[in-house]
Amino acid sequence: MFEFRIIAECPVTGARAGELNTPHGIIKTPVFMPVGTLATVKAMSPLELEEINAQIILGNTYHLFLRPGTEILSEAGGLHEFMNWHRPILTDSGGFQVFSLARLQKITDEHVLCRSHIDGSQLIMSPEWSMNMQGILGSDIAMCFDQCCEYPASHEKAEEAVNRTALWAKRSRDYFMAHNDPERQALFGIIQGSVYDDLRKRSAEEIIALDFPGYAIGGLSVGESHEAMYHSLDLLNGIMPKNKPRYLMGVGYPPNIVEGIARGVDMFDCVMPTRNGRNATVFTHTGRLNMRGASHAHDFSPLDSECDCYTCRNFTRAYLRHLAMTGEILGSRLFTWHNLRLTISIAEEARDAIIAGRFPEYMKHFTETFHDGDEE
RNA sequence: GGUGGAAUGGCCGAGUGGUCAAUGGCAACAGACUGUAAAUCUGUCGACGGGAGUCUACCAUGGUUCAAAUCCAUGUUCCACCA
Repeated sequence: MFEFRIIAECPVTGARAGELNTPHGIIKTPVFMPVGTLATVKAMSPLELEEINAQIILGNTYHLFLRPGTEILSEAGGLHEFMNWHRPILTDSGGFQVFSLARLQKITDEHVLCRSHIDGSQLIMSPEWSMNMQGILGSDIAMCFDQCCEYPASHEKAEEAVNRTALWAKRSRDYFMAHNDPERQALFGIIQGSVYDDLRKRSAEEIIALDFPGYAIGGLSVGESHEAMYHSLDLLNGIMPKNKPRYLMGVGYPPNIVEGIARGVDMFDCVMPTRNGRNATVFTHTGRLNMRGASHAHDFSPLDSECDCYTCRNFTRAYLRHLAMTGEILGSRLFTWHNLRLTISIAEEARDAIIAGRFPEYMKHFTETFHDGDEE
């Protein structure tokens, strides 16, 4: 279980196409993974997710711990059964909430003392807590409990996060090996280090030394420039083991995905397609569009003529803008549907190009046609 | 026909002598969103000007006052109740 096979590699960039085995099926990489924090990819049913070829989705340990909680999830027989999604699931450890809910907590090496963002009640997050919860969730891929550091952060702060992440990675692994089932669940390590080369390198070495079946790059896409992100990816591309899957956490802006793939990344996840979709911003092959814009009022063309999604096959921009302006639920659904399909299809296109030996051409074409900022 | 009440910026609606180009909300326009405290948040929103500022504005006309969206008179329209 969990063997990762590289099928093709781009000789120019180092981009890879692979297959990752999991108990719920094979994942073809590069892959984009929709985020389903609370046991639902917001606005999408499992049927629809299958329709857009979502191979694997995310769930979140912290949020699911609060609601519905361990009791109901274990009664349900795990997250797959609970939400009726039978393809692979990756669960985030709650480490990101150490970053995003930082105001509500006190962090020590021992644990994170946290106040629930829902009712203010106290809870303790730790590597052991996270592994236990992820065991109950029964995800195919579990993540180490890490500390994601804010940006910008001083070298000192970033180093603290690197040290703690290494300490917690070891504790995550030890607890996981003793209590979880490595045949049914893989535990991935997470590399931190902010934008500091020495810290990235050290973090990578420390995490890789613990020998995980896959490695994630955390602490990026938190506000740093694209150049800084790409620089860190270049550095890590030379350090991370080639025979293990690599997961760039939190990245979903289309150009970032393509650039990430070119730097040897296999897996991506991001709330951007779903959140921006609900907020009426869509991505196309040529850029980004705010669908509330008056310029679409009389436009009876599809969102993206190259897209094969349900939204693009059936609805005009004029109608979609109308849904956005009236705040109709269908608008949120159709925009999410499109954004997810588009993001997933970019990973698919890149994979096809790698296998066909024309990834550099694909990337060149993508970069030339996708305009940063708004479309055209 | 009588009595009482009301008329404010695209809409709703505060304001009842100067600090009012006028609170709020909606609509509109624009922007943000990267391991989800987000179907959320931010900005603009009378005209002209880069700005200081100038002009036109709170139903209409006239008046009181240094000063009126605010007070008075008349008119117009609308609402409620009574006949």
